[in-house]
Amino acid sequence: MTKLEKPHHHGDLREALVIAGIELMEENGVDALTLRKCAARAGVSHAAPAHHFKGIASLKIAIMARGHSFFATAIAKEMTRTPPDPMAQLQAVCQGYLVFANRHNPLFQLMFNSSNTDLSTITPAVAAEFLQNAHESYGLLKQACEPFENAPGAANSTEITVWSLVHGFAMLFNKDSSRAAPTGPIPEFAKILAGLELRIKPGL
Amino acid sequence: MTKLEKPHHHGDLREALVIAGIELMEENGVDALTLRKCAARAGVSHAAPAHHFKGIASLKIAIMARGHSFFATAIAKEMTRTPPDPMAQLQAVCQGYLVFANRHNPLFQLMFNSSNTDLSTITPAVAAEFLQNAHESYGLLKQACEPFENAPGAANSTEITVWSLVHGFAMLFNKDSSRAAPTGPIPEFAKILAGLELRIKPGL
DNA sequence: TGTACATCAGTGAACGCGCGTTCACTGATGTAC
DNA sequence: TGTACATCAGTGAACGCGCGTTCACTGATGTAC
Repeated sequence: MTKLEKPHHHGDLREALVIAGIELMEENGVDALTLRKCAARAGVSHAAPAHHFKGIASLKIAIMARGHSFFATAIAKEMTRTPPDPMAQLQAVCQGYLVFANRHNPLFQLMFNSSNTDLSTITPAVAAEFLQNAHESYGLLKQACEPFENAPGAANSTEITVWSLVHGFAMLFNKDSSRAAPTGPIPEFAKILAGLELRIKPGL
Repeated sequence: MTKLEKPHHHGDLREALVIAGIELMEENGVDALTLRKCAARAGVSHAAPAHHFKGIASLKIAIMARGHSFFATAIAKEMTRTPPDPMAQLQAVCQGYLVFANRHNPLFQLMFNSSNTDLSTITPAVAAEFLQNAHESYGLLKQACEPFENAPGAANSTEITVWSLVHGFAMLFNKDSSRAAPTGPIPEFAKILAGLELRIKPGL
């Protein structure tokens, strides 16, 4: 059988559907993600996905899981090419965060749109994969916040602050977004983060 | 004509459609917003809206404009019942921001979903109303940031920082959201904001 | 004050579209013997 | 090694659904005279 002949079995349709869904979104926005389009892009009839996903919601969660995997990779990549200084590492995490949100904006929107996170109708394995991958990307941010002091009387506050700050910045000032600041130029995120004047924990 | 008889003319269908759309979303999520459902809720045939809106996109923008009006009101309300101390005022703005995002979550999501902000197919008057109202709510936040110093070499940084912070916090930790922090308790936003240690501009 | 008429703002039927899902089917694969 | 058979993973047709939009229409309103 040559490559030109189309086999009855796809090989790894599940994987192909996830990738197709991501590509579809990146080309035409979040709303372009439908079962039928994913199937078409994977070169398969639109009834085929039913053998791999319980329904469109299930495919969405699988895509979100994959997204978080990419997300963690993007963040880790910035960290590894940055010296192990705490502030530099934290800047690197945020840089990875913003680069991902910018390059994969529709996927990013999907991942953080809570209305998609309806675990009830999902295969437990798919739900577990999603939660694990989301935990992985968050873990990198948490780890980078570890060396810094929290605000008085506020456990976790550095994580919460940095996550909120970088997430809000990504949502509001993403280059691709049509929502620009209604005022003046937007300072680079590095200056914004430096403005927090985070302090290293004593003894580190 | 008694109130029980249905008049041929609605009275103010445009207004009724905007309100119907907001109510629909608040009850059933952003995806529940359709022309046909809005018309039905306003007690009118589904062809009637065409006399008031160019299309569904136009209605969406009108709803977003109305949302920003409510948003500004919610923020202003918190400000007026708070003493004129700069930090207290800034906390009040954020309080209003978070209360609105929590109480009107689907509307809030719609308002800040940039993929809806496609001004090209919209009646100029509707687009202008949206921009003006969005500017109004942003103006309150900007005003409350005015007394504080910016980070060195970063004009606007206080606005950008506070807006990103409160917006990200609203997106990530909104009570109604199923996206809870994957770690520990979430400190109150007031503590997070206080942790920024913003400084009043000298001479104020 | 009354009448003719233009305009406005509804109705209801119909259109085509893309969607998710179901179903009987069939070709390909893998396994037992 | 060969054969029978169960299981897997596709196909293609069909289903009903809700959607936005269009259209001829009609009742209500407002205005000119």
